[in-house]
Amino acid sequence: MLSIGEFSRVARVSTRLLRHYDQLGLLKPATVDADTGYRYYGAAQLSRLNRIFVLKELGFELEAIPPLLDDEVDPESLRGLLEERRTRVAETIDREQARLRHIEARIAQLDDAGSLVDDDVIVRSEPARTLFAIRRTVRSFDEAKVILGRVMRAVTTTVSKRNLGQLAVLAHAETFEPDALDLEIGFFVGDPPPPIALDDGWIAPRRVAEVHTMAVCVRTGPPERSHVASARVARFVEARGYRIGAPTREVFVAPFDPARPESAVVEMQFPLR
Amino acid sequence: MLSIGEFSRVARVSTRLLRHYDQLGLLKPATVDADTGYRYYGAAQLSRLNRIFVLKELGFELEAIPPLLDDEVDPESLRGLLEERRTRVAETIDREQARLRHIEARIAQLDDAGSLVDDDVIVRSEPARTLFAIRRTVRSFDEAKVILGRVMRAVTTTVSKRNLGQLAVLAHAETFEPDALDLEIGFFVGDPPPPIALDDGWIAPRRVAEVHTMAVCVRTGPPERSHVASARVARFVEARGYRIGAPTREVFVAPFDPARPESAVVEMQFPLR
DNA sequence: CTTGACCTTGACGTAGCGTCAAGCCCGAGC
DNA sequence: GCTCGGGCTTGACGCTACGTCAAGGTCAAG
Repeated sequence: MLSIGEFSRVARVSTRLLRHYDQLGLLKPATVDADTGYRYYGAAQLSRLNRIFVLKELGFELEAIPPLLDDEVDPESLRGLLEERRTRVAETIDREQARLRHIEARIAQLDDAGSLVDDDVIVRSEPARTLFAIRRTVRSFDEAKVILGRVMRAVTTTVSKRNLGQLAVLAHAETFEPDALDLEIGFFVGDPPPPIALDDGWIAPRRVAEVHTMAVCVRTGPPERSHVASARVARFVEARGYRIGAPTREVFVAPFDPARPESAVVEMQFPLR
Repeated sequence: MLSIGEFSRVARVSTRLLRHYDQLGLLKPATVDADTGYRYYGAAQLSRLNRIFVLKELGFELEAIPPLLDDEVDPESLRGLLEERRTRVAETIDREQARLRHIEARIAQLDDAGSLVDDDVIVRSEPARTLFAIRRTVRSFDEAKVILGRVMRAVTTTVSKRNLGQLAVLAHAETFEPDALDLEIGFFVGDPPPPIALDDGWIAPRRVAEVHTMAVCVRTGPPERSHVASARVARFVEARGYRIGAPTREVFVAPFDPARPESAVVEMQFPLR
């Protein structure tokens, strides 16, 4: 019999670990002195401890190990568990490799520019949603603002407040043509409302599909200043080997006040490929 | 101003996260109602939240982020931090890839043999230690046992108990020759004791170097049964593309009782290349 | 017998929030 | 103006696998 200290030395582990495994029922001492509570381990228990380490190395949680050790799992289930583990570990590797690429892109950027310039661009997924909007091709930002004002008035007086989401503008053109902007102007909504007629078209609901990888950043100020944010995203995207797709979105974070366009806060969203 | 719920919706995060970041000082609400404690966020704060996510994605801990956000870190320090992060992430990837190899080896083994046979073989490093032993070439296990008995008597009567480590036998031959075993028989010790003369040589201390990758498993029974454990390790090693080096070690886990060799518990150690 | 090393249980800390729980607050609709 | 359902507050525990004290009983070499 070995005391916990002796056993911990031959096993190259801490006594704390052995007490922890005792408590979890992973590795009970061969005998415990009833008077003093001293734990005594048999030399042969080292083998079980090694098996525990093998399973831990494979990525199993401690709680999952006792049934595996005590042969209460048939080979097929075990195979399933191992494949589950394989999948999880492969995912972890993918995530960490992406992280590594991000870090290296930032280091390169630091060497290039001396600071982290596009440091508020994140990538996330956007769920499918319902958009209640009108699609028009306009020749200027000012023209767009006029339509935007009309849409706001029409929608806010018609759609109940708790069904109403954010104001959004989708730009459908693959390339940027300042005098022919193919825009969709409206609001995200919960339930699809009935269409509303405007002078020159309909505000109608439609489903916009989920976007899996969407680069997102925040812009402050009127739409004329979009290109500043766009440039940040472009730099970000280029450094990581993506390409920007369409439609891009401008989603208004705070309710838009047409009287003070310079205080607008807009989330610019760029689908990536 | 947006309530915490509104802000959490546009930012696609939980309110719990926002309260957590408030508490940590990462992102304080623009205003807090003094009466009710309600938090209100400015739309422009979304940008700071995004920057937090960028830094988190790079692997920084939340606690490390405020100085980075508030531009209190010069570019060189930042570069150092990023390189530190790169190193850590690369290590993580290496570890996870090794884990993946282990898992796949186990799956293959399960398909081959139907169970995890060499499931108590682990790989670890062994530190440098002092060995107090005699080296002899013997023609049989029995001859080795005789020497082992003599060494045990000589050492246990000479070396103080707290300086005395485990009984160990090192086998130096690269290939296994049953009738010419080049063995080193003795004990690991703390401080090097003075040599002891035996009939046919000296028990002398020497430093054994660190072994970085050592395959280890536990055998129960007399040395004649070594080959069972050796076979387990050989299978393990082969499946992972290593090769066994020399010298291999047999380290006695419990004090060895020569009268009952079948109850011996021995840790078999195989250096890997 | 002493004394220092060893053992015990118990509790807190970790990283980043998720998830209740108990109780006050707000605003949309009547 | 009132109501009621949803929103907000603080506080606390949970998670993973132990590391690290702390206070106090035990063992064994000299």
